[in-house]
Amino acid sequence: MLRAGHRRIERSFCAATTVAEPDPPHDAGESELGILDTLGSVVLVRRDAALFYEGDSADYYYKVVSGAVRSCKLLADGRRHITDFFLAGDFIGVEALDTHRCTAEAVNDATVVRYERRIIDALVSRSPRVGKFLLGRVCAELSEARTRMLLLGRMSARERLASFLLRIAARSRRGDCDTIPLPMTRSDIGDHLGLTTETVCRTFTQLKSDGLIDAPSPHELRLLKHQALAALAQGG
Amino acid sequence: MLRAGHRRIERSFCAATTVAEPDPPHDAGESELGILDTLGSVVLVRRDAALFYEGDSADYYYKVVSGAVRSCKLLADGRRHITDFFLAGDFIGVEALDTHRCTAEAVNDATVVRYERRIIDALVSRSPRVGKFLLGRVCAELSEARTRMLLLGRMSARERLASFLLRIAARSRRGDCDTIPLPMTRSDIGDHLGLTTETVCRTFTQLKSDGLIDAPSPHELRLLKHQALAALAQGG
DNA sequence: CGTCCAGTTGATGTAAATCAAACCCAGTGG
DNA sequence: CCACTGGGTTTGATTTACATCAACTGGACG
Repeated sequence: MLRAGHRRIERSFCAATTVAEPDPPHDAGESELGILDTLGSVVLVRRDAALFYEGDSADYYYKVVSGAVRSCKLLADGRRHITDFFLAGDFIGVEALDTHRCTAEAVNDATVVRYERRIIDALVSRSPRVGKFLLGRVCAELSEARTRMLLLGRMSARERLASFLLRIAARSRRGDCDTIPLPMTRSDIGDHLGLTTETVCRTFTQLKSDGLIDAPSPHELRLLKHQALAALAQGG
Repeated sequence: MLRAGHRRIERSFCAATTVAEPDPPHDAGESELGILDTLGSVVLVRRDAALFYEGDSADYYYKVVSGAVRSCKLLADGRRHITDFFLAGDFIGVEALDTHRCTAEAVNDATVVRYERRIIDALVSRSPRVGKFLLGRVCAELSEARTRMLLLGRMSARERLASFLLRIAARSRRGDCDTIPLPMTRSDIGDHLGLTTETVCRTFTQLKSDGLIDAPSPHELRLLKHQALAALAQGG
């Protein structure tokens, strides 16, 4: 058969996670829920190490502090789809019922805060505020997921990449600098957008030569024509 | 450009919905929440009429009683993606925040129960049970959505159709008969699976001639080799 | 009986996949 | 300090699954 992603991908050793100090930093104000910040423990995850695997019982929620995490699903023959990337500030695993339905791996060396699920769930039972917050997160993710389904089902490679780059840029607002870090590999991007590494590459160079973006290095991005990119991402 | 779904799709008249008796039938036991059954009003929706449009403020939740409903998103140039089909018993719009992010239309003449959102939301604030039920629904939908993202991003037409048919069959368990009704058109299926009408058609005949399914009419389906279909759907 | 529309089948075109080969670092070790 | 290595990236040639274009079928309906 002729189809994407026939690389074979195996479980890497899970041992690369190590628990550090139990008292996390307070990034007050940003989170709806100051309480949460007192409940987690900081975990370091090395590049390509897993936070959890598909099928694992969902005992923890996570929040990214630094670095990037990808959540992905695999087919038996090795085809992979990355459902989403998580950057600093993003929550992971909130949507889990009893078991995780995706594997979560670090894109690069990352630090995350880990929350015991039973504690959070207990909190939810008492505080409708926390419950609403979680529900809101999940609803937002579902909405994103549907937008991405439209993308995967109906958009061209150009449109997909434009959409992706805009989303990443919007989410990794460093504010100061307009050069955006792009921690994931071309193959990660491909597996996220339903394309091959090669097609992602070609589309990058195409967007570059059309003057829509600039990429000083493979992991740095600069958006030059925001308007044109947005039009592409809308399917224009 | 050469891409899918360049049919032009316009807003049909919304007027085809009519409110009927305010007292809905009790299908007791099936729902976690007997209370809900006393709160909705039954609405009849004609084929292709909309329950709501993308962008409408989300004032109601819905549950399908009979018939089928599709929820879809449109691109400016008419490309369409059907995010999901809803059959008898399914809830619609539970994931909405303030506005609906998809349009919901009847696939065929359908009856749905309509719940006032503010009433349900008030209920959620008081009863954690109801809240958990809603959260569970949304999480399950998100999980489904991700599975479908894998499908759209990485699977062949054969695999997509096999997966779709199995899912529909599992959900429309009439129990008695093994011929499953398929209310949607080939074009609906195409827009759901990221394929064209023609490809859906060809894939149907292909699965038929391979003896995996039988289709006495375009809107009736019989699964012959469940195993083989499941293998396909798993990407085997 | 014509019109219409969903479905089907065939011929042809093309975007993106596959196959293949450089290239470009960042490490590593002699 | 430089050769060697290996993973990610890039570019080119070729193939292919599916889209597009086009024509025909058959049932529903006035």
